Amino acid sequence: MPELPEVETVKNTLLRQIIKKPITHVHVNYAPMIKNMEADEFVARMQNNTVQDISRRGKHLIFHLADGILLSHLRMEGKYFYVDSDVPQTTHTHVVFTFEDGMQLFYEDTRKFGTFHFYETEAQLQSSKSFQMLGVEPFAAEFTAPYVKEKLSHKKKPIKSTLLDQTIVTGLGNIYVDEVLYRANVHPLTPAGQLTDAQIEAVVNETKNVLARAIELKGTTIRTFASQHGSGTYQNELRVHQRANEPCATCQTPIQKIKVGGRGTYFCEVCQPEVKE
DNA sequence: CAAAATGTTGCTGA
DNA sequence: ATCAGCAACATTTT
Repeated sequence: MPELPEVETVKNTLLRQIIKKPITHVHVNYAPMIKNMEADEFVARMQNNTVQDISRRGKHLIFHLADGILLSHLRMEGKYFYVDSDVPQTTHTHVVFTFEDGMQLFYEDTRKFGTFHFYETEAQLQSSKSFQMLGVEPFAAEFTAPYVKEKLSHKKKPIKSTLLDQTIVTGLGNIYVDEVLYRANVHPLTPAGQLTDAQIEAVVNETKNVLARAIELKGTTIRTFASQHGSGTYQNELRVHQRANEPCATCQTPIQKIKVGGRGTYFCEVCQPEVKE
C-alpha cells in the first residue's frame, strides 16, 4: 500500500477510528517488527496509552500518544484494519491493539517488512536515523526548483533512483516516480545532475500534481484485494506504471519497461527522450 | 520454477 | 570519506 498518498489515506482513516480511545491491550506476534526495543517493553509502553493525534512525514505514520510517540512504516505491504472484537487474526496479523470498547486495530503485513519504533519525545523522533536523512515534504513551501537544483547538482545516479531515495523530497515510491517522470518528460536514467532547469521545474510541479491527485482519489490499489484503508482509484489514471507495451497516451508509442536501480521502470521513449551530451 | 512485487538499509568496493 | 550498486529482509503471485 505505501507511497505518500496511500499513507496519507491510512492516516485520515485512522484519525476517524482510533483517536482518544484508550488502548487496553497490545499483542506483538512477530517481535522483529519492533525495531528499537524488546517487544514486551513496546507492549508495556503502548498499553494504557491513547492516540491523541496522527500525522505523516514522507511515508511514515506518526502516532502522537498521551505518553510518547509511535512511528509506523508500512514498507511494501503493511496494512491496518480496524475491526470488531469478534474478528479473528490471520497468519499475517503481526500486531494487535485492543481498545477499551473491544474494537481492535490489526497491523497486517504479508512480507513482514514493516517497522515500528517507540520514542519518548519528539526530539528523539526527529534525531532518529531514518528521520534525519529525509528531504522536504512535497507540499511544503521549501520544495522549489532552486532547492531541488541545488540538491541534484553533481549527482550522477539516475534521476529515478535519486527521487526514490527520499533525501530530496519524501513520499515518492516506485509507482508515482514513474508517473511524475513521464509527465515531466524526463528519461528515468538521466543522471540527476544533468536535468535542465525546465526539467527540474517540471519534476517539482508534476510531483505536486500527481501526489495531490492521488490523495484526492485515496491512493492506488493494485495487485491487492480491496481493503478498508487505501483502497483508492488512482490506478485508473496511471499513464505508464504496469502498462508495458500499451500505447503512450500522448504519442501511441508502446510503453517500455526497463530496470533502474533494481526496480521495474516504465516510460515512453519518445516523450521521455534520453539526454545526450 | 525463476522473477518480481507500492521500501529501506547495511555492506562493499570504487 | 562519499557515493553508487546490490544483497538482504519474507512471502505471494505471475
